[in-house]
Amino acid sequence: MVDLRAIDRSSTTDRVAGALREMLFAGDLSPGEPLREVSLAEGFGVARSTVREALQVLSGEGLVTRYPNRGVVVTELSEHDIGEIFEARLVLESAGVRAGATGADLTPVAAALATYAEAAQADDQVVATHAHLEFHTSLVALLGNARLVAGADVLTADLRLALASVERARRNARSQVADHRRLLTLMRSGDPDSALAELERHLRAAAVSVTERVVGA
Amino acid sequence: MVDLRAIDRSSTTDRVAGALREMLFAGDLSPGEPLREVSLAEGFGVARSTVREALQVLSGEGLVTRYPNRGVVVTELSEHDIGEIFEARLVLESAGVRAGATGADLTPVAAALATYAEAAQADDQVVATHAHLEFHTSLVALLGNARLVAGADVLTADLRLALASVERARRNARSQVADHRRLLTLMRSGDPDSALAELERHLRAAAVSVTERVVGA
DNA sequence: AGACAATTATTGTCCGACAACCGGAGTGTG
DNA sequence: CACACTCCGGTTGTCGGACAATAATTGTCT
Repeated sequence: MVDLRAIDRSSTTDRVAGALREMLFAGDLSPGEPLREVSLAEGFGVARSTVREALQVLSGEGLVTRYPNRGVVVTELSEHDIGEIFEARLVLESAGVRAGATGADLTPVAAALATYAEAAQADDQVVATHAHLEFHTSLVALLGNARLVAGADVLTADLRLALASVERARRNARSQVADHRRLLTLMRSGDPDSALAELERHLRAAAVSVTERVVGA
Repeated sequence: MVDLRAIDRSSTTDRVAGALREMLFAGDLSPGEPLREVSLAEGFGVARSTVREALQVLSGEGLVTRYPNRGVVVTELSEHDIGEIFEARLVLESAGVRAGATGADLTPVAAALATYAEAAQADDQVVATHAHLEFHTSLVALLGNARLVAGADVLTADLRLALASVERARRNARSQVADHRRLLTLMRSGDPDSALAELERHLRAAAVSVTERVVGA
């Protein structure tokens, strides 16, 4: 018996948006690069209107920016933007950590960390990056609020966009994992203030690290 | 000299989306009501593709929900959704209040409150509601983070949607204003914990009030 | 009544068209 | 040479129409 849910029920627009999203995350398209409707339509073999709809959803996600009458370009993030993203993440994740340090079930966080550690050990960059982001998202998820998680996902996506344009390898994956493990331990020990301080320290360090790499690119 | 920025540079799509948004906030369209592309196109005198684009932006804002192959309906908020919205606002506004109680410039907050009080005194519901929402947004704005403000705006819009379907009049506008004034005073006094407690109390009360009215509608 | 077929309404996607608009290349003028 | 103006090609914004795919509804048969 075939799993009927497995058949592709997505719309063409969704698939085009998905393909573009992958290209953006993979760094195939550099920030500032214009996305021409006709060439994309020809490239994907779809109608221009379909491409327009796909671009609209991506612009809703902030991955591309629409300039009226001039088209759509891959969103360029300034140093200021990156600072904002990390500050916003700090707000959301702090709330999550507070929940985590005061009773919420930490299983998903631990699971993400385990995957992260494993991938870092095996030097699998793709999986490691994914698990790393998943770890942070799972912090927000501790609040059990789908809207906040959605907001965090948008921030994460924007960040991935910035990272895609620079070198991806993290030299210090080990120490990174240790950082996250420390945070989880503090949450488990039920010490909110220490856990929050650790989160803030970690995010600030990450912010400067990302900023350096972006401006240096 | 004419203000050149005053000339209308908006696209047809923007205007259609704006018109629909107004209708949604005004309660002209009830939650669950389907929005047919052809009738809207005829009604506005625009092409169907233009209506589709407008609906896409609204669905990005969460005001309408798209069901594949079945169209778009005005988003219906469950009791659970309303709880989530208020919880999410609590997270964002708490961060703002914390900033406000520790140094940020409270002028915009005070300005919104003044407008609110004035409108409540004059029994101007429309202005009062707007100023009230502005007050809460200005709390988030204390963080100086455009992304968080944008997130708060989306939450506010969703809430307006829920409120549009029920009676809008607030019988106790005076005590509402007093509530907000108290919060501002606490922030000014530089007492974060008390201010945060007051915010939480206020939002929780508002949540049950809104929930009651929505489920009772 | 319930399973099944036929009908209809609506969306999803495509195509082609054209005006409006933008940026740049060329042109003229002081 | 600097500046303003005009023209032009490429692109977007919007339109109208078309048709297949899908879902909802109605009608039919057992």
